[in-house]
Amino acid sequence: MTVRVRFAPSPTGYLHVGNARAALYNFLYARGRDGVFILRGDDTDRARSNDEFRRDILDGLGWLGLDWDEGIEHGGPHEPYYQSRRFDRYREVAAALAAAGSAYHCFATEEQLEAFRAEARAAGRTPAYDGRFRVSDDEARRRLDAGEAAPIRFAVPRPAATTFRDLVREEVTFDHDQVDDFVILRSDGSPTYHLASAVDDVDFEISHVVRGEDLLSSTPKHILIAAAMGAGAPTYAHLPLLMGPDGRKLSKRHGDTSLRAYRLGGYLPEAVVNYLALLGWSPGDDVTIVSMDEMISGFDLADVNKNPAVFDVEKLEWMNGVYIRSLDDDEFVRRARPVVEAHVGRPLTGEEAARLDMMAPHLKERTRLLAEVPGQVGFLLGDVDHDERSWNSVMTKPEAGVAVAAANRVLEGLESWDVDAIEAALRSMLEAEGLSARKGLQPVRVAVTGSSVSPPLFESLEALGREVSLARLAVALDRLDD
RNA sequence: GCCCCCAUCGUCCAGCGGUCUAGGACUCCGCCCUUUCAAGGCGGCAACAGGGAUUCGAAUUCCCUUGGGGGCACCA
Repeated sequence: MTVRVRFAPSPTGYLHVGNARAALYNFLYARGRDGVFILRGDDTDRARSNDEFRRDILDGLGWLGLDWDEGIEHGGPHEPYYQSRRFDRYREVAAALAAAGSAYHCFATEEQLEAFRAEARAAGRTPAYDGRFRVSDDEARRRLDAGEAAPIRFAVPRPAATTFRDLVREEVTFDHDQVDDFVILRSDGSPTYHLASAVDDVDFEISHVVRGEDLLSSTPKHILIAAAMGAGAPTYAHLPLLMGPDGRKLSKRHGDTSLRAYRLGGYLPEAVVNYLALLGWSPGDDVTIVSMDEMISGFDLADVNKNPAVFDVEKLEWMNGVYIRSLDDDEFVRRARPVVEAHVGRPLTGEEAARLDMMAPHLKERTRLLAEVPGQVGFLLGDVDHDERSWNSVMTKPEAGVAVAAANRVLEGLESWDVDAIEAALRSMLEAEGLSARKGLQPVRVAVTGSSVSPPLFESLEALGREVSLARLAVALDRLDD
């Protein structure tokens, strides 16, 4: 049997990192087994779904590199892949189930249902509606013909139970007195999630349903529907949920939960994929950095952890730094330059771009997020602003003036402006003035970069060029005189 | 309240009856390197939730307790 998995997000919000991980696991499972990865739009909730969210999901998956074989925007044998366009099919199934006796029109009032649930709860039972207010088929027919609107509920067999084998949770059983006669078609003729999802899984020939644990207790409903349709249910795998640092379900109050926040925040998709993959799964050894290919060949749903994982941004950031450092210089620039340009609000000049190129190896070494780059390269663009804290802590020292003046003198006389020459000149300056590297070079750093914290000084001077460098030393000297 | 699931360092994982005085990674703390900041190297702090049972032997199996998570809609 060929593996056919689906990622079926509801476009009722930005793509959540937890859903992104579910998408990744689906993808890995399919790719490692010669399977088909399908993207479906579970947008039965038309009021809350919108195109901005649909776009965000597509953008997010594309960014992560999780390309799908079939579904939204790619087409396939089961088009359309948006549930909002398959309502007729769901109505057809609902009608067929009703005709076959697997479902029925429900005329219970809201009050009756509420009273029943309150009573059940008070009696220590799960408040699952058991169909006790179901009317005879004749009466139902009559009331329907009279124009009364009624939802269709699934007639859950009872007493009975549903047992299924979950790839990550092993065998799970739900007694049917925990499962209510759930609505499959609302009185307005729209399908509920359970109906649409189960029908699509059958129609699209889904072999494995890989989704969040929040759907675990709804699984009997889906299995029941599939069976009533005369089909076999897919194999299920319920993934543990993602938690915030406080152990509560990951939500906005923990910071960014949308993938887009990371996409826009200077993270590399490779790092995010790697990090997400390891939240609930590991290749087995003590490895942390894993390539997509390694994940694909090593991933198995049976190896997924059962317990919820805390999303730790600190580790993601560290990992992002690892991936940034592993980029080659050109690639680093290719990704960082747009971030810098967006920050300054204009394209870089040729000269500035050249400086960025030259500094790339030193920049990527100290970058965890691309968003940090603009701050690191500010001194390479336009004029320097002296950071006041840096100035006060470094330039007020007695040796500062001496060092800057001496550096200015020695650099002025340099024949060729390259790192080696610059370093040699400054080192001899230090010796001549009897200054330690720390004491003698920090003032120069502040003068040239505006800050006591910057990329390596010699390289920075080289990238900046002779004229700009000397001009900055002169400016600092002036300010020192005041 | 009822049902389901889960339980190893603060966090993410390894461990799947003996090789565990429990390993790796993040974080944190030292030291080294060093022109700042990083990166890197070395070292350190830190866990099998508790109690029974099975077994010659349990982090690994079973039961109970406790704790955490999820679900219980004409939401998805």
